[in-house]
Amino acid sequence: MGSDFQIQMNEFLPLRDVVFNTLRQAILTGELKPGERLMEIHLANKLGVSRTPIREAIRKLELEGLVTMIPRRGAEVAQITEKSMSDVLEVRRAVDALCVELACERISEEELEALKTACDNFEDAVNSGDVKKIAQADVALHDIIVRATGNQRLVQLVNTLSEQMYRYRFEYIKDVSQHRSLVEEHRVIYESILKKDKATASDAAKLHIDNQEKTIIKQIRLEREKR
Amino acid sequence: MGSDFQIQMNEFLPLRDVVFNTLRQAILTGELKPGERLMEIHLANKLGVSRTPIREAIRKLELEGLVTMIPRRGAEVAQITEKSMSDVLEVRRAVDALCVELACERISEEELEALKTACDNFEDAVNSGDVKKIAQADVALHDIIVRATGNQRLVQLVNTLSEQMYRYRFEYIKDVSQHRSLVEEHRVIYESILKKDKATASDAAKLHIDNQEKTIIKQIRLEREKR
DNA sequence: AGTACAATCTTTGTATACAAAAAACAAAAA
DNA sequence: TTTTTGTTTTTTGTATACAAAGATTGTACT
Repeated sequence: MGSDFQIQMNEFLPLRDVVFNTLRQAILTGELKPGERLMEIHLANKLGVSRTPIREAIRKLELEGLVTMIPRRGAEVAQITEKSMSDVLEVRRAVDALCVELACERISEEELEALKTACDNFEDAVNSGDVKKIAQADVALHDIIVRATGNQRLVQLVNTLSEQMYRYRFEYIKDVSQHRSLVEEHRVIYESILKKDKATASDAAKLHIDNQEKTIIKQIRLEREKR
Repeated sequence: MGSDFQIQMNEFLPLRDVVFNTLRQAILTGELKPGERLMEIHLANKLGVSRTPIREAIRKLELEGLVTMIPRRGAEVAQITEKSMSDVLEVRRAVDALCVELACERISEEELEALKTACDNFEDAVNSGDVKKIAQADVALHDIIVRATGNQRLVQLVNTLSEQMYRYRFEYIKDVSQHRSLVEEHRVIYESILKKDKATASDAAKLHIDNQEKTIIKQIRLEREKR
């Protein structure tokens, strides 16, 4: 056993991008833990490539905030603190509100249809109780909204911010007591986008983030206690 | 003559970071023009380093959206289109609104004092008519607000977004007819932060961006006509 | 036993080497 | 003249080499 993230060679990408994706995935899933050092030769051997693509991947992870550089010491996986997470969530609250507002203006008929389906799928997933399935349905739903804004920069920004929360995505889903309100919140968002009611949509989106924040911060405090 | 961005060796940073800063500056000031190819050996010779730090710098510029990678062809300076710019401005409108709202909640007495001074300085700069001085005073003022949010992630985001607008920062200042309203807008923002009046502050910030947007989009259309 | 110091081993930062893909160019055929 | 094809050149993608900074370990000395 032991942590065994492997490179998937099926891609036809430069190695640096393959490495970048592999390392990012490993960090997001927690396979590489915060504070863990990213040693180039070690990673190069593990992934069967030279140091060059490893380094270039690390440069990108650095800019993305997923790793921290320590001068003359190299890279390590960035620490997640309560402060850094609430900073992220604070930004996301505003950005998600913007997303639904723009969606009100610009969503197409097809996208509205897809959003309705995504809402139903989410409800089904919740009823099934399968955490993984719920998380997936949740992502799909939000993805439709973000893309409906037609703003590429916004799509990218939401992705980057989501990334930081990725490790905690199951926590707020595991809490079964919240399930009904999650379904309800999604419903409200869908309905208000349908009615082009920006104010309600925006409030619902913010509430949605607030609820996630509570769970995530609780989780971080729990993790800290353990140490 | 010819474009001569030189590396500044005074720094005590890894070469990749020096190169990164140098290239970014060159792109932002327009010394490297959109569409221009970034050839590694060429840049390496010009800056007197090897290809390695150049490549690592390019990886970061790539993630920042300042350069575009073309497979097996290398990097080129990202094109600025009307769409990409209005995408940026759309996000900035929301983000700047968030900044002033958070500033209302969290600004310290010292920062409020500094903000007042920055407002006065801006007015002085406008009266002097010196475009460079005005731009500087403008940046200083907004910097105080953003930092007053105490949100590191937000500071970084605003910087990245500002970067995209950097090339046009003079345009909306050159338009003398707007000067009085710029001073007035800053005044309103200051007053409303002082009174913790989020709604007014937020509206003023949005208006501020709207005005910039008009000028910038006009400028982009002008540039396109020329071609 | 504990501390200081030297030798060694790691690991990064930077440069260079080499192969393969793409572009540019030239020559030959239609 | 135009098109096609083969060759050369350029440029990227990846690997490796080497030096310098840091960490570690072991040993001598107090």
